[in-house]
Amino acid sequence: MRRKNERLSLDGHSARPPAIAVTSDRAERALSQRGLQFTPLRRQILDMLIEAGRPLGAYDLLARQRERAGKPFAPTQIYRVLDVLQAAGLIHRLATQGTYVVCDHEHAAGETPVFLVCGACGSVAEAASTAVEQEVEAVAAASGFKPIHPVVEVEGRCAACRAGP
Amino acid sequence: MRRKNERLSLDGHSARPPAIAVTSDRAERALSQRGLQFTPLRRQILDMLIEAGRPLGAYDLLARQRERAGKPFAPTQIYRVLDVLQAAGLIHRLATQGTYVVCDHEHAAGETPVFLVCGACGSVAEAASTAVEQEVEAVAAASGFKPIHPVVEVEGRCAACRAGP
DNA sequence: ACGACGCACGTTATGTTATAACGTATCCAC
DNA sequence: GTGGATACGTTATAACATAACGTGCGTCGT
Repeated sequence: MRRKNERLSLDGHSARPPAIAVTSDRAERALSQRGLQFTPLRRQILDMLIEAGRPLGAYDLLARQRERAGKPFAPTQIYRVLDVLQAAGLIHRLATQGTYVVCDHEHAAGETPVFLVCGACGSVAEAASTAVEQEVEAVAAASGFKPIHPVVEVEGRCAACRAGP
Repeated sequence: MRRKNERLSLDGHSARPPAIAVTSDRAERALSQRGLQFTPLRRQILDMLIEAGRPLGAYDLLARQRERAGKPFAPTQIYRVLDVLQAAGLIHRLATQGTYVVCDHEHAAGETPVFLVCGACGSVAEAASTAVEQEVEAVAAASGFKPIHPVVEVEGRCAACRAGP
């Protein structure tokens, strides 16, 4: 069990300009590959997450969508969209926070997403690591467990918050 | 960044006999070290988690405690106890499920707990890995992030569920 | 003695996150 | 034209979590 390489692609989801790595094209492709459509509603929710540039809660999205559309929406509708986007690999759910964030990686197989959550400023950076994947696999193998969906979220302090108060 | 060793201690939290590695003594010590007490209520909640042998939700514990005591309890009370037990390292919260489970390890520093959650039967096994800790540290270091509390939870299939249907 | 403090617990109310269950419309294959 | 899959709408409820304030009790310093 040696690591072969270590790809680290970091992108902040802090107050920075929304680096829209999730393009409409990518979403379109990710969905149609599964026989699903990139409908207006799905586009709107995804856009909100992209524009926010940080994780949002389902009810936050719900409120924004209500404003935006000027008509009522039910939580169910939002959750359905989130489920679809997540299944298509376009967004991730942050389990420790109950929020959702765009995925700006094309995750290769064999890479586990690692979320670095700053407890001070709330920013979230996403990385992808083959080494973490491999070590988790090793731990699981030791008990005959087959990993399907690893979740790695790290609470801590981001570089910016460690520098200044 | 080489791994030094790999300690894997696995224990199932499935339907098996409750291997009570969290003794009253350990709880007593863990709490009094922090100037806290192992009160009857705290003992009862911890016992429930030990006896269950699997993760329970706060409201599940609440219902059990109401039955057990024959009097009303408020969610607040349960959450307070859970907070204390968690701070003392006696239980863990599973973020992906919103449940709580006894910790049967004495976690050494430098070890990250890894939870193996079977999506079929719901059992949860806990392991501790220095290698995972180190790789997470490496990923964080690459962006100047200081890890404080890593969360690693893996959804998958346990050995038993992979064998039989 | 007594006041200040910290811990533990009680109570009421509310906030937040998520799902169940059922109905309607559309498209497309057969 | 019926059956299946996808998408969306609606109502209701479940599950998880915290805020805010009050009570009792022991301990410590003066």
